[in-house]
Amino acid sequence: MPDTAHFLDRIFSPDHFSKEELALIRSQYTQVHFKKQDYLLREGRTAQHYWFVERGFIRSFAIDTRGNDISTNFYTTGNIAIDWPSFFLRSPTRENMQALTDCTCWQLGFERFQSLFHSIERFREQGRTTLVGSYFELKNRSISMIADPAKDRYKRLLEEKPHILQNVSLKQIATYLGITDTSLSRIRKELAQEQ
Amino acid sequence: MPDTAHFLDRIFSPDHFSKEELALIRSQYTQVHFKKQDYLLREGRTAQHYWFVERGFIRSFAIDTRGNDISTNFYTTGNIAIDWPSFFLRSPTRENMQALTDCTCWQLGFERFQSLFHSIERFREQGRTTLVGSYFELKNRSISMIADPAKDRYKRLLEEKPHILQNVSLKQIATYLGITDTSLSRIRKELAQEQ
DNA sequence: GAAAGCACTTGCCATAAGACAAGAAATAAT
DNA sequence: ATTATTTCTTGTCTTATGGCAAGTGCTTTC
Repeated sequence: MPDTAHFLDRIFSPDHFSKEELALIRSQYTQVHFKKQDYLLREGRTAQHYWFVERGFIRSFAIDTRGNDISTNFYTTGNIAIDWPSFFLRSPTRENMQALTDCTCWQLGFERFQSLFHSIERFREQGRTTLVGSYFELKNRSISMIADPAKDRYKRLLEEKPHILQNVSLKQIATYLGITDTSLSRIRKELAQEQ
Repeated sequence: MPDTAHFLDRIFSPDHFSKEELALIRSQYTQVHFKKQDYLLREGRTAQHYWFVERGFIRSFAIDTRGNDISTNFYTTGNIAIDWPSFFLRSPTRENMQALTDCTCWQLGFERFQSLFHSIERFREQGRTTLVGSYFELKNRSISMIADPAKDRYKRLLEEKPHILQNVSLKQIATYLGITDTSLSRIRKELAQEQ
C-alpha cells in the first residue's frame, strides 16, 4: 500500500464503487484542520457540514435546562462526526461539537451531499447504513442507561472505547454515562480495589 | 373530503408526489390487521416489514440482561412502527413489537421499499426525514433520561402522548421512563396532591 | 358469584447516586 | 520556579429510587 493511499478509501471502499464514482466522491470532500478547543458546531446554529475524522478526537455535548454540560458522543479516526437532525432537517441544533485535540477531517456540505446521495445508489445505501448504525448505537446506549448500573456502563465504555479515556476528562466521561464526576471517581476506586 | 380518501394520503401527501408516484407507492403497501396481543416482531427475528399505523396502539420493548421487560416506544395512528436497525441492516432484532389493541396498519416489505427508495427521489427524501426524526426523538429522550428527574419525564410524556396512558399499564410506562412501577405510582400520587 | 389473576398502591428498609465542600494532585501560565 | 487553574479524590450528609411484601380493588373466568 503506497503512501498515496487516500484516507477516504477507508470510508468508501474501492470494492463497492467504480473508479468514476470514487473520483466524484473524493472531489466533493475537502480536508480541513481543527485546533484543540475549536468548535465544529455551536448550539443554535444549523449544521452545514459533516466530517469524517482522519486524526484526532472530538466531543459533542448538549447544555441541559440547568446549564450543565452533558457529553453526547465522542468521535475519532474513522468515525463520522455529524449532527444528523440538524444536518438533514436543516434546523438549529441543540448540541455543540468541539475538538478535544488537533484534528484532521474530511468535510462535506449539504448541497454536495444531496447531489451524491441522489446520483450514486451505493452512496445513499452506505449513507443510510451509517445513519441506521448511529441509531442502533444510540438505542443500545439508551436501553443500557435504564437497565445497567453505572459501573457496568463504565466498564463497557472502557472496553469499547479505551482510547477515549486518554483524551477526555473524567467529568466529560461522567456526563456521558449519566452520572457525576464524583460518582465516577468512586466507581473507579471500587474497580481498582477489585483488581 | 370523501370517504374514499386513502389513509396513505396522510403519509404521502398529494402535494409532494405526482399522481403516478402516488399510485405506485399505494400499490406497494398492503393493509393488515393485528389482534390485541399479536406480535408484529419478535426478538431474534429479522424485521421483514414496517407499518404505518392507521388505527390502534402498539408497544415495542426489549428484554434486558436480568429478564426485565423494558418499553422502548409506543406507536399509534399516523406513526411508523419500525425497527430501523433490523429492517435496514437485515439483522436479528433485540426488540419485540406487540399490539396493545386491535390494529389496522399499512405494511411494506424490504424489497418493495428498496424499489421505491431507489426509484422515487421524493420517497427517499421523506424516508430519510422520517428516520432522522426518529433519531432526534431518541436523542432527546436519551438526554432527558440523564438531565431530568423522573417526575419531569413523566409530566412531559403526559403532555406529549396523553392518549397512550389510556392503553398502557403503569408498569409499561414506568419502564419506558426508566423507573419501577412502584416509583411511578409514588410520583403520580405526588402530582395528584400538588393539584 | 367464588376464585383467580392482574393492576395499582403503600409501608419499610436498603442502596445508588447527588450536593457540597475541602483537599490533593496534576497542568498550565507567568 | 512559583503561582494559578484545572482535575481528581474523598468525607459527610441528603435525596431519589429500588426491592420486597402486603394490601386493596378491578376484571376475568368458569
